[in-house]
Amino acid sequence: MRIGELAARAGTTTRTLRYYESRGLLPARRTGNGYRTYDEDDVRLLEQIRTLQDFGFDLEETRPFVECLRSGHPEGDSCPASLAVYRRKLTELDALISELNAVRAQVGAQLTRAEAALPGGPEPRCELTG
Amino acid sequence: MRIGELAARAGTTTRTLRYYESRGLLPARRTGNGYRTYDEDDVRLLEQIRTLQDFGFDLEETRPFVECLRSGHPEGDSCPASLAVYRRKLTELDALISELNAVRAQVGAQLTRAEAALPGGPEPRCELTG
DNA sequence: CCTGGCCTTGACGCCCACGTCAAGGATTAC
DNA sequence: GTAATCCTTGACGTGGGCGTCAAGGCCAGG
Repeated sequence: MRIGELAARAGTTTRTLRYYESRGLLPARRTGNGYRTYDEDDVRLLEQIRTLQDFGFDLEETRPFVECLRSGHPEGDSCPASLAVYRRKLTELDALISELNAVRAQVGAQLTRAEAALPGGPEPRCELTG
Repeated sequence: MRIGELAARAGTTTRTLRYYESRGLLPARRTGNGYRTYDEDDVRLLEQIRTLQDFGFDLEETRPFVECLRSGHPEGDSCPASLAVYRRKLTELDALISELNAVRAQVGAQLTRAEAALPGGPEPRCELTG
């Protein structure tokens, strides 16, 4: 299939596929007239990349998965290098999540404090007025 | 004080202060020779901006806080517009955090599944081998 | 033959909060 | 006088993953 069809099947754009190719992630064969040609394996590679991208992985982080698939493994994460990326990502996610939770707590506390100091007077959140 | 001293006191750079000025957030008076001049009020404005930036607020989102301070309020969040930003931010944070938690769960599940399928054989996480 | 729809490469734009460099003016210390 | 250290404006660079032209080639239908 050609680039437009692959893009449509993956729900992305031709620009994205050319970008992946420029990064060496998704090289394409060429027909006589210079058009890019892809097969079903490429669909799987692209799906793998897109899935990880949706998870927030950097493009570079998808490379081990792609190479794993290309080397014949049934799944992109059937290789140690892919698992290493998973683990690193989990660590990053945990750090980010806890940081965001801390920020959330701070902002929430600030809001509560500021609301209590408003000219409209503190508005009680529950019925502890008695 | 001049721009270098203010930057140092806020733990930031002169470039940052000029950037804030270009955005209309932190305008500066000028001395005869064209140097920017700041006072203690500007220190407070800058601290407010920096605090919110550290929380991950966009520069534009700090504007209500700055204007609140500049209009004479003791705190940047003593104004309704600031509270609205707080609330919006909390909503954003909650959405982001829950999204990240979902991703974390997915990645964790993928890791567990992939580990169990490795050629090295599934490595039990706890002692349920008996 | 012509139109329309696919494809090609190349290159600039975007976002955001600055970093960094360049060329030069002002002030202070010695 | 001159060196060091501040300051000024202007303008380009950064990162990531593309979007969006622009100019043109290839091919099918009518």
